[in-house]
Amino acid sequence: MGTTTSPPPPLGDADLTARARIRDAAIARFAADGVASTTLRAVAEDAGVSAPLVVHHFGSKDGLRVACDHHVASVIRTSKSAAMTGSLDPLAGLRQLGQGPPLLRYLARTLADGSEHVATLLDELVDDAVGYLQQGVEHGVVKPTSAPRERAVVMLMWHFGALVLHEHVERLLGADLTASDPAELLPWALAAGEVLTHGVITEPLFDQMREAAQTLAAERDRS
Amino acid sequence: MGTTTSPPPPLGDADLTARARIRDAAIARFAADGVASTTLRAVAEDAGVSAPLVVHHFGSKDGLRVACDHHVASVIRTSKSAAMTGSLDPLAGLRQLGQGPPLLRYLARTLADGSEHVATLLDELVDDAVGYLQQGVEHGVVKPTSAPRERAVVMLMWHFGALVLHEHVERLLGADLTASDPAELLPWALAAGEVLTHGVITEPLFDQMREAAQTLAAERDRS
DNA sequence: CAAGATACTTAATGTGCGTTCAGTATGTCA
DNA sequence: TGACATACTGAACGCACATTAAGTATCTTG
Repeated sequence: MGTTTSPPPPLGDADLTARARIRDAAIARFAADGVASTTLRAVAEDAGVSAPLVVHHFGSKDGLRVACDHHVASVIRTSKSAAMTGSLDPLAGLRQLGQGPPLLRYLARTLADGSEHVATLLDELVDDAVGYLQQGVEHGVVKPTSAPRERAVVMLMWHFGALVLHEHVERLLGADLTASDPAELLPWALAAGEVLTHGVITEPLFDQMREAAQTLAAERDRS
Repeated sequence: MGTTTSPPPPLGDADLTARARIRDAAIARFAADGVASTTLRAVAEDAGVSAPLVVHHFGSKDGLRVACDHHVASVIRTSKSAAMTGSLDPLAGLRQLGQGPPLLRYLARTLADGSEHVATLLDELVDDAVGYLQQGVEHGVVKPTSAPRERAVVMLMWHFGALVLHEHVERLLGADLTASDPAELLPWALAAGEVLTHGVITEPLFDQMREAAQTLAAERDRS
């Protein structure tokens, strides 16, 4: 065999083909710099291919972006169903997939920039979170609530919102929310855990809030 | 008077000059589309001027961006000190400035994209939040904590993080976090308020978390 | 081995961008 | 009035970008 060029892996095979390398490189770049600031050339270079090959495989830059959305969503969908204990962290299962491209960072970035596919993925994650929290209630580790869905939304938004701002969390607290190593997010987990266990505000203030809300709603009905 | 062209406002005056119009238009565009996806031409058109005038006033696109950072930071710094009651919401005072350009949206977007000036502004806001929470503790509306700064960071990250994801909050909960009208964020405030009052997880789970943390720290020390 | 598809390259194309140029009106000040 | 600065414009420039064109290997299939 004239082995001047390295033989590519068997074609029908799962991954590591150039197409997959491009996709992974794009996910990393999109996650780090945002979609708009990422050039096709940079992605191509990271993947060790030429720029036109990217469009050959994905049609266009937007096609590449959609493919990334689909891939991230698919990986998360499959990995979340596995090994999901009754833990507090709805992302616990997702942190496992720290190897390879930074999926969580990509998800956070895309969530902030707005994407149809990732939005529906988020909707699914909300549904899942409702289920996990319900399980937690049954196991006695999560407190019951009168508005399970609203609570799930709030907690998921807090989680992902903090993930979007992970750079600031790292600067302010020295905890890396995107790390797969749980030790890296310890300072954050302890502080957040305390709030989520004991709360921050007292009953009277909350009552006051609800009263104000009712006044607001009453005013609204009169108009 | 030959009024073929509208007479410009007196020059030494405070605002509404073309420079200010450009700045406000840029803030709105940057907030909505992100900096990278915003063209100088679009900003100029919104402000009713030509594109070269933008660079005449601000030197470059990056200069414009820096000017926006400074302006937003300055407005927030001055408005936050006024009318800041012992309220729960550290952004309560900031919501007032809903008129004019969407400062909160800009802040959230820039926080996610990363900017030096806005990062230092955030650091200041953390310091402020520590103070406000301490005031709240003294007034009996906020529960005391052993780690005030960490708690303040967590709460501010949650707040701003959710603000970054306001689009999803609106879709999932029907509440607009960027609105100045408090009625618009009622569904969110009630759900978040309940969590912040009663917590979500039970003591045993939190104890379990802390134990795991200590184990982790012990392992770390041994290496 | 012919023949077609697939993976990939370099070179070229066209467009949209930030920015610069050259010029015009409208001050301001001696 | 003349001289100079400031605010502003339309036209043009140059560059970086996504995308296309054209061509070359390599694999697949009869």
